[in-house]
Amino acid sequence: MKDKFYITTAIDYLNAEPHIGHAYQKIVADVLARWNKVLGKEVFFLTGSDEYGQKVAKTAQEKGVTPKQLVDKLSKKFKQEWKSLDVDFDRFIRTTDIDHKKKVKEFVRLMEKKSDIYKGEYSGKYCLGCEAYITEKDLVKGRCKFHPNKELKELKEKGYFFKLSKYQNKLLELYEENPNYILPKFRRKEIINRVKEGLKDLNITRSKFDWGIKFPIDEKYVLYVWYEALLNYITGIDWPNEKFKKFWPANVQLLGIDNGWFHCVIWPAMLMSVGIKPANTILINGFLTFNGQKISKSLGNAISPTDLVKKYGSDSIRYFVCRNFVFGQDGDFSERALVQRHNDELANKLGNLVSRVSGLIEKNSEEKCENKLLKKLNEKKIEKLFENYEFDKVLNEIFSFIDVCNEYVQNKKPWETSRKPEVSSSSFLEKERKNKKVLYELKESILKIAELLWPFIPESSEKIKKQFSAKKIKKGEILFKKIDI
RNA sequence: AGCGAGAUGGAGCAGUCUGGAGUGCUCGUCGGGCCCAUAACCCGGAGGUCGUGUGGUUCAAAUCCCACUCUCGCUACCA
Repeated sequence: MKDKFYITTAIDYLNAEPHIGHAYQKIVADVLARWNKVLGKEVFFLTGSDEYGQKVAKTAQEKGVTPKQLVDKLSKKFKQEWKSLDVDFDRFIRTTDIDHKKKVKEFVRLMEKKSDIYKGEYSGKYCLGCEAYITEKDLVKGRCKFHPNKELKELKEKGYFFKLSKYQNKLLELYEENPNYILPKFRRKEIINRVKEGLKDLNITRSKFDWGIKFPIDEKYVLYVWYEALLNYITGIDWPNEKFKKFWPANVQLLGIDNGWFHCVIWPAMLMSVGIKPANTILINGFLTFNGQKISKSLGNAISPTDLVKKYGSDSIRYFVCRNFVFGQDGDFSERALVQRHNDELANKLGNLVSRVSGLIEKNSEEKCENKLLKKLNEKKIEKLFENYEFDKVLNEIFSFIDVCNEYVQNKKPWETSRKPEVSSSSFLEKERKNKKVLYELKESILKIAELLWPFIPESSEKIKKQFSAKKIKKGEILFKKIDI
């Protein structure tokens, strides 16, 4: 039986337009999904949108539409964005999907049976401006930082709680026994330290608005969005049925650090409560700035990924975000840097290699032989780097080999026998044969490069594969046109 | 305030876990080669006391320990 690989991304909250930060994560997930396909695994890739909650309701109200109208429009948009970047997911789950809602309710009942839900009271500082409870970090001089003119009210509210505190030690054991449960390592440390500071029970119901999934035990309430949204990772593969049994636990759950607490603490605790194993790895990506600025609605610099695709092409964007950033750390999506990498690496190195070799083969043809050139490629190293999510180094390794190939052309000078003399001497024939062998080595190497690059730049890789596996190899169109700065 | 990350030639980064000549990559810059190719490709050079301490450990520190400075991230019931 084939090995399976199940990968999920954070599902995006639909109160704003998609931007490159969202896209980065989806691209990385797609790269991992494709790489595992290359390895021969059966892959399931889940992404989607998080659609309930107060903020969506509020945004909809401001825009004069119903929450449903808002999320229908936005979820469609997010989905299209990912398609334009060749993100090839298997399901796009929406938390308003009927099967999700149904299964969430089943999950709540199961948790209740395990006696992990109780009725209690939540108290906190409520800001009338935000229409929400305010946390410590948003307090400035005892006032809400967004609404410093409004009073904060100490409010108490009845609700249903999940016994999160009960799982503190079990969670710490989980982290301890599985050093790769949270990656990168510095994020793991962060979470462990915070869990050690102590866990409070979690209020999983809301009563001040109704845009949510009804709490099945007491329908006066709707479920807290996070509680319900996290469950998408199992409802999306038809928990508790066949597909779930096949794909769970997820191999990789990818998310941004803003969601880290929920995914690394609350989510595994929820699963422990009902007796489901947590995922193998929670993988946390860094945040991107755009041309040196924070991406935010108020700055108005949230350029849509599709617009970037129109400007630079999907492959170049995918290549850039994987090559330019150390995975896990924050990075700057600088258009200047993107253009530079596109021109220097994709066009001048890869594109030019493909161009010169295909042209040479068209003129000189090739002859099969032992491939000494390809032996210089360290595939084991690449696999290892992939396992560690070091995408920048994977690409570095592949491009070093591209350099080796360009150097090989340079040193072997296979163009020297392109023009035949009137009378072919035996030394010429011998040389010609040597050159044909050189070209064969190069052809095979380029095919290998295309295979390795496919997870990153699927469109161009497929073009290269097609071009170089044809019976008569011809010099094709330019693969990456240079972009003027 | 707590926890965490970072400071490396002109720019941007690896390298630090596991100490071994400042090693490497991309860009820029200077010089040479090649003419198959997208004015692309290849080779060589210049340029850094690795944030500060004239701190500690060591035969040896960018790397380990200590102190300090600056920058950034996270700190759950809006998401």
